[in-house]
Amino acid sequence: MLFALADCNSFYASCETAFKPFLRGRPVIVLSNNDGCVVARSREAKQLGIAMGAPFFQIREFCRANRVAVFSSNYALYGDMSQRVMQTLASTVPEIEQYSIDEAFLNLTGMRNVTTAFAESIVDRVKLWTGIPISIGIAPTRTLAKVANRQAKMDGMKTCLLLDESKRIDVLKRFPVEEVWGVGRQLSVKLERMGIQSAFDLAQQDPVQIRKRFTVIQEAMVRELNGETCLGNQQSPPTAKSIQTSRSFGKPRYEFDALSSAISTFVSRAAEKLREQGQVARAVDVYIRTSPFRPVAQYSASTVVPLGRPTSDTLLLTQAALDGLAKIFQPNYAYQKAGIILIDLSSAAVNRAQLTFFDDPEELERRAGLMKTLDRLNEKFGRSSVMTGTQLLDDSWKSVQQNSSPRYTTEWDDLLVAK
DNA sequence: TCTGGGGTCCTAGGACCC
DNA sequence: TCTGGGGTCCTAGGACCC
Repeated sequence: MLFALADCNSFYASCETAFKPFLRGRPVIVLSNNDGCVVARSREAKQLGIAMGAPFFQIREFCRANRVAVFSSNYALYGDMSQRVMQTLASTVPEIEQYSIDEAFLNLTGMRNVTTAFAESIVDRVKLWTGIPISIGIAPTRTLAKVANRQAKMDGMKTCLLLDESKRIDVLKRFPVEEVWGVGRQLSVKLERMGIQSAFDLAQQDPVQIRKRFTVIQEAMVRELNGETCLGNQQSPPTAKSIQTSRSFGKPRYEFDALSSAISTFVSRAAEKLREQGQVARAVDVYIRTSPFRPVAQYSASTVVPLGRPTSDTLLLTQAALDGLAKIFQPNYAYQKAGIILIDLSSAAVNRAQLTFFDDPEELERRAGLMKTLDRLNEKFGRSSVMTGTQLLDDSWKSVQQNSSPRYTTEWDDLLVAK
């Protein structure tokens, strides 16, 4: 087997600079929702020492002093740019597996002439067609392709190929174990306690022993580092197993109405996605919590509300979620975040075919028609043109973004103007 | 007084990823 | 004043059954 991992460099920050050439060479960062913390940094911002996940309020002054360009996140732009990058990658090889918004594995198995020049030609094409810089790592397993990709970035190179044994060993010996795909904070502490410091140390372990001590995931990791393919296709499944919508609030909220409004809004959005996928949910998980960062009385709770029959009906899902909220809500807490997860998803078509004695087919048909109309109106006139009444109860939970860039590629009004 | 063994299913929580 | 959001997978442990 042979895989390439193509990974965009500082993706969100690169999307911003693609449309603002004057920012090239300057530090650029992108903030999370609510302008809460740093989620993307250009190379220059990393060199300044700005950490991933740093709370923005702690570095605001530092950014001003160092002329860091700061952006709120603009997912309409990033999602669209991602599609362009993926389409370009797909034009270079027969099979790609999109793994995340900014990464894809290219299956090179059986291809001849896999050389540095070939890899660089892909990097150059993506840069030319989309303006986004990427790096490519190539190796016999996906885990090693990840290593190669990271190595390319650390060396400041466009590409890194791990095709022969001596190169593999050489790179793994210099590669810190905590950088390996699948090794997080907890695991790296345990591994280091066992004297495992480099990726090479990990690769030297007996997979069976590793499985006993940890799990099958870590066993696969060891095998993959040795060139044995264990991980299957990493294509994000076309239909999700759960759909989640959650937000931190702009400011803490105490009122039941504000939480109701937030929960209703989240259900509406998630139900839209559910219908897009042609799925129905059998239950909805509702949760609320206070901020763990604040010195206030802490409370967090969640509950799973089963639906009578699986559905994608916004109104039924909203009612279920609000019932759940009523069950877990406690007064006098400073709630900071809420969310819902649609779970136990299955195909709507299959469910339609399985009516029970108590279902009224005409009523189900009528409600499905209502949802179709709702989706069409919102598509035509903009998201949330039509919404449920509870969404409007009290929208004081909504967050604020102060550094948004225009949606250059998805809104006519925001199109870039050349002079 | 003595109190098995094996299987399945479900859920909560942890860990990890980007 | 101010600390993101959306996923997946795995395990342990309890409930339940025979």
